[in-house]
Amino acid sequence: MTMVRDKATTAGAASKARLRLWIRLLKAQRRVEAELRERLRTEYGSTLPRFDVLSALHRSKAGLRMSELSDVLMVSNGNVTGIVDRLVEDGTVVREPVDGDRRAMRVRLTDTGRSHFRELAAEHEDWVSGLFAMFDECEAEELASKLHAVTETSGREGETGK
Amino acid sequence: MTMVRDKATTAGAASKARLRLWIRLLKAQRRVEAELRERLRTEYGSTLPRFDVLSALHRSKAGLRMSELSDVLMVSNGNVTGIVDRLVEDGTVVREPVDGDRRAMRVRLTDTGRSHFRELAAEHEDWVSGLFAMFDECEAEELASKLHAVTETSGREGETGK
DNA sequence: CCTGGATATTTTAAGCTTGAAATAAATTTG
DNA sequence: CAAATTTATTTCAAGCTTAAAATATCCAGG
Repeated sequence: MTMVRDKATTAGAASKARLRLWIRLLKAQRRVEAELRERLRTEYGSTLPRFDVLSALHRSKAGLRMSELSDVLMVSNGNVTGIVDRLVEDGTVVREPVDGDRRAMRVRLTDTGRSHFRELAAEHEDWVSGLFAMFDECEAEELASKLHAVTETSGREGETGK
Repeated sequence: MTMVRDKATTAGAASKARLRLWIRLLKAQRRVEAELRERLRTEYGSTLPRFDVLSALHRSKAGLRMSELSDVLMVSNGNVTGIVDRLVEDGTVVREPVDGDRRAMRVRLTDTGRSHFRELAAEHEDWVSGLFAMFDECEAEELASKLHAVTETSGREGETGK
C-alpha cells in the first residue's frame, strides 16, 4: 500500500519541518550567544552589544553616524544612543560633529578603543571557532551560504497560507 | 604554481569560515525574530517571550514549575518571574502551589490562555513557514539536523586555539 | 530535634531593546 | 523666503534580560 500525501498534508509537513528548523536555529543562536556573553563578561567586563558596536566601527575607517550604526546592527536608533553613551563614558569611542550637517553625529573608535577591540576580536574569533568546531571549513561555508537565503529573501513572498 | 596552505593557515581559514557562519546565523535569527515580534505585537498585542512561555506550558499538560520553565526556555529564573507576572495579570496563566513543596510554584494555562495560544500557534507556524519558504521539507530537515550539533556538542571540546 | 547546606523562587540593580514622541536641523515647495 | 515635510538623533515608558543577593523552605547528619 503506497503512501500518498495530498497537497495540504505535504504543505503541513513542510511547515512543521520549517518550524523545527526555526526552533533549532534559535536554540543554536542562544547557546552560542550565551557562551560569548559569559566570556565577554567574565574575561573583559564587556557585553555583546558593546562588542557589536565596536566591531561595526572597526570595519569602517572613518567612523559611522548613529543612524548608519543602527542600520548595520539592525537595532533601533534609541538603542544605539544608550550603548554609545556608555562606550563614550569609558573612552573607547568618541562622538564628533559632522560638518555640513548639524543634526548628525559621527562615532569613531579612539586609539585605546581600537587596540582594545583588536584584542577582543581575536579572542572572539577563537571562541566562535571553538563553538562551531563540529563544522569543517567546507561545511561551515555551505551552511552560511544556505542561511544567507533567509536574510536575502524579500519580505512577504513565499507565504504559505498552510 | 600549486597553492599549498600550512596547518596554521588552514585552521585560520576554517576559523574565518565559522565566524562568517556565526554572523549569518545571527543575522537570519534576527531577521526572523524581528518579523515574528512585529506580527505578534501588531496583530495580537503580544510578545515573543510571552509566546515562548505559553508554548512551553502548552506542551506540558500538567503545567511547569518556575525553574522548569526557566530550564526549558534557557532564560534566567528572575526573568521568568516577570513574564509570568504579566501573564497572570491578563489571565492567560495561573500560579498554583505545589503540594508537598511550599517553595515551588506550578504555572498552568487557563482555559482562556489555552485557546488563546492555539490561535497564536497556528498563525505563528504559518509565519515561520513563510519566512523559511526558500527551504523545502527535505532541506529544512537537513539544516535542522546540522544545527542540532551546535546545541548537543558538549561545552569546551574542539577548542581551536587558532 | 536542630543545624547546615541545598533548592525554589523573588527581588534588585544595571543594562539592553523597542516603538513612539519630542527636538532640532535640513530640504522641498508654494 | 516661509511653511511644510523629511531626516538625524535623543528621550521616554514599558518590557526583557542577566547575575547576584535575599527569602523561604526542604532535607540530611549529628
